[in-house]
Amino acid sequence: MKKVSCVMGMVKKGMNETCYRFFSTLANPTRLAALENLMNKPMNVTQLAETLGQEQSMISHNLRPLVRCRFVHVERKGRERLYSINHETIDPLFKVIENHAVNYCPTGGKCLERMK
Amino acid sequence: MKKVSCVMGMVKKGMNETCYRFFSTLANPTRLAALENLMNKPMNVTQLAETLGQEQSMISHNLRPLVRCRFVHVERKGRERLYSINHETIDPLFKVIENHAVNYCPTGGKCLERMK
DNA sequence: TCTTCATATGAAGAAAGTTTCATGTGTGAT
DNA sequence: ATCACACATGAAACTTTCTTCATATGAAGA
Repeated sequence: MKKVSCVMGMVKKGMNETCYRFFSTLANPTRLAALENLMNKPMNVTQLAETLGQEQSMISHNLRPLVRCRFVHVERKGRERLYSINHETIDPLFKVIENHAVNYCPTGGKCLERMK
Repeated sequence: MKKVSCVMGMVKKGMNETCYRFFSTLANPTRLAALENLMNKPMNVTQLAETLGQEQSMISHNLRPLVRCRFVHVERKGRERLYSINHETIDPLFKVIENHAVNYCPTGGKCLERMK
């Protein structure tokens, strides 16, 4: 992440780097789909890969940043690993996003295509 | 955005594309710094460029997705444009993120570097 | 109209992130 | 100890996104 100088506002120092990591972790269709599926129930890598129709190694690679940011928890069960959503963060997060979409993007994420 | 198949969970249909656009708009240090500075007060492009120590055209380019997603509002004032934060969304959004950081990333965004 | 100021835009090169493929690691079962 | 299963990891190829530079647009003033 390239540093950009700034006057500190309400956000604590160091917060921008954290935000950058968080948002870039979420800015990926595979990881969003994984999160969405984990909402239903905890799953292991193989199950997720099957559900999403993706290679196991791809799922593994993509789960890593989600775990690193603690958006999902992981628990070992014998030789598999059970991944589950961190509802404490993810639920309110998606609530904010959904609320924003309802208020500002009535056409479904299309928003303003051009500035006038 | 490449589509990834998924079983629909709590998130409405079409929500993943919206989320992807939102999060990728936020996943950029320049745009995060711009948001942070706009928290203090509305600014025009030139002021933002000066504050952030970046080229005008870069700021312009980066403001565009923020406006498109409606994270910032823009208002014409003669020949300049005044950009301001959409506090209704941004405030609760950063509150969620900050709360998560406090609970799960005590060392300041470092989180888990490796899985064990 | 001509000039200047403020900002937007297009395109090309640079950088960052993603996917794939091959392989490594660890656990449980025989 | 050996095998198979579940998963992680590394590196290269590929794709997407960013930044820069040059230029265009549009409003205000002389």
